[in-house]
Amino acid sequence: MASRPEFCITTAIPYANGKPHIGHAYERIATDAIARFQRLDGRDVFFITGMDEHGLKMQQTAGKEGITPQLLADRTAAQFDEMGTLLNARADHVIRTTEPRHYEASRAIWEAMEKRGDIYLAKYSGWYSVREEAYFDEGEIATGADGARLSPNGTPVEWVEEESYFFRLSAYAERLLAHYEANPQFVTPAHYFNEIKAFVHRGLQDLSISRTTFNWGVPVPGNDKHVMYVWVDALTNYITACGYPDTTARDWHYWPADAHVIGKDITRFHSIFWPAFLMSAGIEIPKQIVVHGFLFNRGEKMSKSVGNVISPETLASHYGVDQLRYFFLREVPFGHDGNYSHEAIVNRTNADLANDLGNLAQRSLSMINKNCEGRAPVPGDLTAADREILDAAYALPAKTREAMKEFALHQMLADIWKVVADANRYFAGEEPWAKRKTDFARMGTILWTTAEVIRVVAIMAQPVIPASAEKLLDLVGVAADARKFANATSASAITGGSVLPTPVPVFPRYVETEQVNGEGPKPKSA
RNA sequence: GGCGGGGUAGCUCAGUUGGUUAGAGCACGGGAAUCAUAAUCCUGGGGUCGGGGGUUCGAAUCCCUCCCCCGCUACCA
Repeated sequence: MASRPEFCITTAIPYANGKPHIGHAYERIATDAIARFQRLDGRDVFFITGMDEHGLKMQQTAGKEGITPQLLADRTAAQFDEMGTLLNARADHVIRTTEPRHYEASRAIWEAMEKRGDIYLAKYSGWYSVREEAYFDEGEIATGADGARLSPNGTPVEWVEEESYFFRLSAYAERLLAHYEANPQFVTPAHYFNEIKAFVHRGLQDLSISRTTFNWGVPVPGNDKHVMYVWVDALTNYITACGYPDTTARDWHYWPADAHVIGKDITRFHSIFWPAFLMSAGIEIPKQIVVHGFLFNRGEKMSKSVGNVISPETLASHYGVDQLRYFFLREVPFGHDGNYSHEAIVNRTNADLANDLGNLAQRSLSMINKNCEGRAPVPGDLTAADREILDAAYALPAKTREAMKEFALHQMLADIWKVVADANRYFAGEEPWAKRKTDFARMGTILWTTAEVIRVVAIMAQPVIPASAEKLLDLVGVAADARKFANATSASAITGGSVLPTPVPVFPRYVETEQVNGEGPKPKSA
């Protein structure tokens, strides 16, 4: 059915009880960049995101605001939708867990697990802290001075027994380990995979997968007193999006997903619970769990009490969408935690985008515009220097594919910008402005070579800075249908004599506005 | 406590079959050029490679020990 290789990628689905923050923006941008990369590389890409809208917290947050959980979910979903548009990172498909089709999918996977014999009804019991809304193990409980039982955080706990459905997770430890063994890249980076393996090696207990203390969730089939544990419901979104349980659905062929992009805090849910559920239900397991780190504001977690909360919209509007995308993906080694600050963003985007790439384009295209009647020069014989820089550019598709195998977006950008830096050295070394007077034809060859390098670089940079790359490609006269990675070769090179538009700067420099204390306007605390 | 990761230039980091004067980018100093978004190019300074001990002709790289930081150690998501 599919004529092209497929690539299905997802973000985690944000919990809908709060508006988007930097972490959500980062994950969406990174996933979008990967999706765009694969699409430009010729794959049939299905990019899924969604919203996790059930659970106690939703019910509580809505209650505090005096609205229904559904209304809260609708409001938050709209905010995330706007974020996707703003960041130029819209997904192909958005799945919300309150949709009827998702109820159907959740019931179906539950029934499949039940049919397998992996779900049973029992009592969940333990020491429960009402204040912390959490259970604690016997070993964690301390006895206070008055003999009262206390949680590790000092809050009173009481013995609670609750009827609950359990998933026979304990039966899956060995199958999971076998799967890890057979798929050494299942969780990446390896650091997180090791922790998961260690966790499973210690043995798995059965998992409580229903709740009776609230009702904002998917009812358990055949027992309305229970709603499904929010993770059963949430993880299932990925297959709902592909049409489950209808395996003849239009998009079912995209499953299993090639990559679930997630934050490091939810690695366990995606690497242990989710594969176990799928094994039980007889559904294929996603190929890779791709874990990213957290972003910190000057090393500190963003929080209201610290007063360093900044919205993605603020950053995007202040520095530019592509600038923000570039900064996040270039500055933070993917899979690691990272930091952002006003200085770091300005430094990075000015240096790489405005100075290196933007200025290279402007200086070369301006010369073409002024000296070649606005037409791409016809190159003469290429010198060794010309060939060297061109070959470096033409090597980028293969090189960046290697980086993308490891989801090393930062490495991909480093590879591309190495060519940009070399192109600046090439340009300065060849001095086309001097050749203009001594060897006009040679000047044309230098300018053509530089424009050709810019063409290839712009094609390769599209996943990260889509809007800006599009402008650059317009400036070097590339047709809309010639912007795939397959076009990043000499076969699609700029045709000498073709008309080019008047160049305009693509990346504005960020200039600090002078103030008494030397600090310009900037997003609060950035 | 257990398991794992890490401490290398002002900043972010690269650097393991041990080997010539320890590297990159950014930041900083000097110079060149003037096509260009005061952008670019060249060049320089700067590091007891966490502390100590050991193996070796030779260690950031191997061994021992000590100090410090971080992650995981299940049902809030």
